[in-house]
Amino acid sequence: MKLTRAFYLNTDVVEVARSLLGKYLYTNMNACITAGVITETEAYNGREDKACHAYGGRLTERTRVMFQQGGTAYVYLCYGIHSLFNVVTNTENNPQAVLIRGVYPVLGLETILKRVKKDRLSGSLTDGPGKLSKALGIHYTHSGLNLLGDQIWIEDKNLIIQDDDVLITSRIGVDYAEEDAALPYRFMVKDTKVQDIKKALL
DNA sequence: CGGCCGATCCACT
DNA sequence: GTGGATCGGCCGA
Repeated sequence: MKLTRAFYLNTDVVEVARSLLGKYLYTNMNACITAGVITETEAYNGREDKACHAYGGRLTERTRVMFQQGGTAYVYLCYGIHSLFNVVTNTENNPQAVLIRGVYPVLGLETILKRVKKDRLSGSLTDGPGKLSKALGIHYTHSGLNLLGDQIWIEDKNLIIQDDDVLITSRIGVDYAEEDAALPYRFMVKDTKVQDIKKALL
């Protein structure tokens, strides 16, 4: 079932980042449906977090969507090339978001392969934030989309990820964030568990 | 308005 | 394991 507004309105973005592991991220672009199991996330804790684009309440044309209520897509361009997909959380005016850093592809493989210009499935098609956006057809022009709509959404398919199968580390590429760079806000499904998921899908 | 740089990825060596 | 690609956002002037 599709995640509800209540899920996204959670005021603890770190908790949301953890619970998004194992959820299914779907996109429907021009009647091509693709999906992947979320395997890696990072929490960005709003005004208080020096690594967050909305640190100190910074409100610009780009960060504006992070101030909307939870359940909105925040997608922005990184390094001039990559669209990075985030899930906005918390209530309006509390600019928190979860960056989706990795998924395991489960639906629409033909479409995914075409998008990434590969001819066969390898384990590394969707294991980075820029790559998964490309594979699922997410573009920075999709920023502001409602995740309760029918273009990008997330479903709970009762796939449980135990704490034993989760690796928690500091976030990637946020060295500039001083003391906040060390916060344990990155959540990864261990590779052994990803292999289990893969087997279960065969 | 100009310049710097980033929540990255890939082709090379 | 390393450097180049590539461009919008942001900040300072």
